[in-house]
Amino acid sequence: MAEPPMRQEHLLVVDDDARIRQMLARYFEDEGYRITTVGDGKAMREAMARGAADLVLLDLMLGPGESGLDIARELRARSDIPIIMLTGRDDVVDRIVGLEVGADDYIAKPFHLREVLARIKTVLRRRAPAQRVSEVSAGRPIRFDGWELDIERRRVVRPDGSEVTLTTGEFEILSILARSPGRVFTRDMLMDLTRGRQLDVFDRTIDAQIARLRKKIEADPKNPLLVKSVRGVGYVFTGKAD
Amino acid sequence: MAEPPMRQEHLLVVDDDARIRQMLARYFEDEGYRITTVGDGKAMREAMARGAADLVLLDLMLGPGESGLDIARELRARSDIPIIMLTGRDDVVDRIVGLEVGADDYIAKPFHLREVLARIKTVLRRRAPAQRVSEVSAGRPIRFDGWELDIERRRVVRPDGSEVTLTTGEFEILSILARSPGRVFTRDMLMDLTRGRQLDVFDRTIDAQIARLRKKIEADPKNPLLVKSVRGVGYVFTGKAD
DNA sequence: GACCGCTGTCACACTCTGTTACGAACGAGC
DNA sequence: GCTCGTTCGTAACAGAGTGTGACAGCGGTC
Repeated sequence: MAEPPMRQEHLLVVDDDARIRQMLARYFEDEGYRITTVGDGKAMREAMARGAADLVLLDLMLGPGESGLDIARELRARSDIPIIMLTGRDDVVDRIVGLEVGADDYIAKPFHLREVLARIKTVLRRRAPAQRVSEVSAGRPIRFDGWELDIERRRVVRPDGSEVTLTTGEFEILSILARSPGRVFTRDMLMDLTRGRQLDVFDRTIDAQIARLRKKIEADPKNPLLVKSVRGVGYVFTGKAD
Repeated sequence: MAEPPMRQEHLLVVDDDARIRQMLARYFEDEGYRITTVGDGKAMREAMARGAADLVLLDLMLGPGESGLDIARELRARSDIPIIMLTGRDDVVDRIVGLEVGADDYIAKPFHLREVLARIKTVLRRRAPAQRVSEVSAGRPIRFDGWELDIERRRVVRPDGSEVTLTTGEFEILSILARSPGRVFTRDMLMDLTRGRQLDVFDRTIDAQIARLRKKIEADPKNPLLVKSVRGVGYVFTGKAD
C-alpha cells in the first residue's frame, strides 16, 4: 500500500501589514502549508499569474486607493478560488458586502491563528455550493416573489402592497439572508452579522427570531417558502428574485 | 507485479504536480499499463493528437487559468474516452460538477494507488455507455416527466403543480441523482456527496433515505419509476428530462 | 412609576435521521 | 424447478435537531 501523497495546499495572503504577513507565513509553514504573501493588489495579480493558489486570505483594509472588496470581486470574476476575508472587528457591513461579492467566509481581526487555520480547513473541505455572486446593489430594494425589501428604508412590502412591520432583529436577519439568496448561513454567522457576537453552545436566539420572522412573512409558517431550514447547518433564503 | 492486461491499456495522466505524475507513472508501468503524463491542458491536447489514450486521469486543480473541469468538458465534447477526476479531499461541489460534465468517476486526493488501480479497472471494464453530458446548468430548475426540481429554491413540484415537502436529507439525495440522470451512484458516492463522509460496511443510511424519498415522490414506491435500484451497485435516477 | 414592545431563555413537543432487525426479492448454481 | 447466500426495502426505535409558546428582563415612552 502506497503512502498517500499529501498535496501541499497553497495559500496566498494579501495584507498590507508586513507583521501580519510574516506571522501568517511562519504559522502556516509550520502547519505544512505552502504560503505566498503579498502586500497589494498588483503583487497579488503577479502571484496569481505565476501559479494559482488554493485559497486566498484577503485583508479588506489595504492601503490607500485599494479596496479588498474590489480585489475579491475581481478574483471572483475570474476564478472560483476560495476567498477568506480578514475584516476589522466591527466591519459588519464590509463582511456582508464581502459575502455578497462571493467571499466564502470572513475572520474578524484581531484573530487567533488557530481560528484562521480552522476556517481555512473548513472552507477547503466544504466549499459552499455555487457561490453565485448576487446582483444586489446597495440602495436598491430587493424584489422577490412580488415582495419588496427596502434595506435603506427598512421597509418590507407584501405582494398586495401592504406593509409588514418587522422588528429590528427580524429585519436584520431577513436582510442578511435575502441579500444572498441560495446561500446557507449558519446560526453562528447570522448571530455575528446581525448582533456582532458569537453564538453560545445552546443558544436558540436565531431560531426564535427565525420563527418570529416566518410568522410575519410566510403564508404558512409551518411550510416556509422564503426562509428554509437546512438541517444541521442553518437557514437559507429561497425567494425567487423578480 | 500484477497480471498485465491483454492489450496494453494506455493511460493519460494530467496533473500539474510532477511528483504525482511520477508516482502514478511508476506504479502503473509496474502494473503493466502504458502511461503518458502531462502537466497542463496544452500538453494534453498534443498527447491526444499523437495517439488516443484509453482513459484519462485528470487533476481538477491545474495551474493558473486552467480548470480541470473545462478540460473534462472539452474532452467529452470530442470523444467518449473515460475520464477519472482527481479532486481535492472534499471538493464536493467540484465532484458533482465533474460528474455532470461527464466524468466517469472521481477519486479524492490524497489517494491510495491501489484504489486508483481499482477504479480504473472498473471504469475500463464497464466502459460506461457514453455518459451523456447532462445539460443541467446550475440555477435553472431541472424538469422531468412534468416534475420540477428547483435546487436553488429547494423546491420540488409535482406534475399537477402541488409541492412536495422533502426533508433536507431527501432533497440532497434527489438533487445529486437528478443532476445526472442515467448515471448509477454507489451508496458510497451518495454518502460522500451528500454528507461528506464515508460509508461504513453495514451502513444502511442511504437505503433508508431512498426509501423515504420514494414514499414521497413515487406514485408506487414498490415500483419506482424515478429512482431505481441497481442491484449490487447503487441507485440511478431514471426520470426523463423534459 | 406604569406601560409597552422587543428579545433572550427555557421547556416541551415535534421532526428528522442513523441504526437495527427482519423478511422479501434476487441471482447463482444445481 | 429448487436451495442458498446476498442484497434490498422498510418498520421501528432512539438520539439529535428544530419549532414555538410562555415568560421575564430590558430599555424606551408617557
